[in-house]
Amino acid sequence: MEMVCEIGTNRPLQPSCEPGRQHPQRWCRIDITTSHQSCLLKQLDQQRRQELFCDCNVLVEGHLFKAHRNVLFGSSGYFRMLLSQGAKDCAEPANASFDVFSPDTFTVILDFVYSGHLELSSSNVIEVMSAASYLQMNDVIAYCKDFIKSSLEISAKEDDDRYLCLSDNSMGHERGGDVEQTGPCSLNAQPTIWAEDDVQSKEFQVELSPEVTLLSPSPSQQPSMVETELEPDQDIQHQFTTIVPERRRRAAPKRKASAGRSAAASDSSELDLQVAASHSAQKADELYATLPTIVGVVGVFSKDSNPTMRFKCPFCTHTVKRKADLKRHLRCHTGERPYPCQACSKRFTRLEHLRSHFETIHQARKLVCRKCKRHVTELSGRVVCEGTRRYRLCSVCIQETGYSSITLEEDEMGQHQEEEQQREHAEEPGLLLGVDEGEGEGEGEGENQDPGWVITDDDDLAEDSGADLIIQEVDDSDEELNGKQD
DNA sequence: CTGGGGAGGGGGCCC
DNA sequence: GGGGCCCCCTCCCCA
Repeated sequence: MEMVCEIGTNRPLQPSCEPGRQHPQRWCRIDITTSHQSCLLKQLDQQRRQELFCDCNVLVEGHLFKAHRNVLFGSSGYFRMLLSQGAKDCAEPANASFDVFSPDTFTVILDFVYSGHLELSSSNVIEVMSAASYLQMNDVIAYCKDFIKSSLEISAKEDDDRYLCLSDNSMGHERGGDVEQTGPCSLNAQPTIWAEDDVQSKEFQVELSPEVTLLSPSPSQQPSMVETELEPDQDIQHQFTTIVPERRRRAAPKRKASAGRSAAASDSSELDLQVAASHSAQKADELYATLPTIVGVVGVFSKDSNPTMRFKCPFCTHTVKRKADLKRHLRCHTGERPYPCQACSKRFTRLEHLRSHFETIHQARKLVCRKCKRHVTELSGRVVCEGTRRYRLCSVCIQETGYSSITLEEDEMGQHQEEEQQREHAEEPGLLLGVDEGEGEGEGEGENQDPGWVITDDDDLAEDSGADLIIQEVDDSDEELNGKQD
């Protein structure tokens, strides 16, 4: 915004010197955007507080807020959409009602809209961010992310003596009252630490110039990628370059993570597979842009001053003791499934789940007859193949139900060789979980040829992380031959 | 419609 | 920090 001013001053011209009149020698353009917008905003804020010219009523959980629709329109995508619908009817005050966030939260947001000051604290940042997400206020979301990022920088500097040590090992002697930070601080300042029990929350205050934040939430202001928010090392970044926003019916953490449902609810498994296969950081950026934010760190000090570090999930209220557990937990929000089963293309969030799945579904490890549920031994039962699935049946059930027509594994020999092979590979870096014999239908294998899946860790082949899993195809023709000879 | 079992998924915690 | 185990819960399928 530019304004015509008198040379050498920031004073606007007097009415006698209107811009429309021609005074070519005495005019130039001076940018006083900041001061002008600041004054304007202050005026609007005063009007709001005095309920002057307010033409928009916002009801939040029974608490009435009055505001100016122009300001709300310019600040929030939600209001932009809402007010656009009734734009022609400006005579009547616009009304909006919210029950998804608290009046206190909306107060913070409204104060920000009218002042450019966003008052964040450990106790409200998640709510504010959630509300901002609802109201489509990208700038607020971005600053909430910055706030959380700053808190994370604390943990990133755990090992640095210059900073607080928040780990369980070191907090006892490192933490002290002298490091507490009082009063507002900028996001660039030394990150503060907050405790939830006996230590009063320290508040951040993000000061923003109104011309930047109020009316022009440009995309460039948003963090391009929040990979550093989660963890300073590239490991986490790597993890989030592989975000799979999968929301299968089972993936949604229905019990505890209601806040995370909206994070990636709109994604399909088709997209999941494509993204999982891609190493493109750009795609990860795009995916990540749709996620609310990443992670929070909460230092909790018990009453007996015994420090207990808790890591708080930004998507829900869940807290965990270890960052690794939080990393694991976040997968239920991001939908990341770095462990694919190549036998059936199903993906899992954890290696152990993949292993369990593989052993149960594709290896028939359980020595239980699937039909009669009785315990079967290698002698009293056989493994039955049904597609990529395998399960055991006792000899009686096989005869009774005609399963003899279904492929039976030459199990005794195969099992023996399998155990042999596992022993051989027990000392190898790769994790060999099992080799199947017999027939199968996996991954384009021939009808009479079993893929022989082997679950391994393989950094070269892993898509998403160093711990990623693949199931390699192995040549078990010899084993098959042996089995058939039996 | 209901109950049981299987499979999958998540949390806590130990190594 | 990662791997792994155990436990619990939820969902789905099936009788």
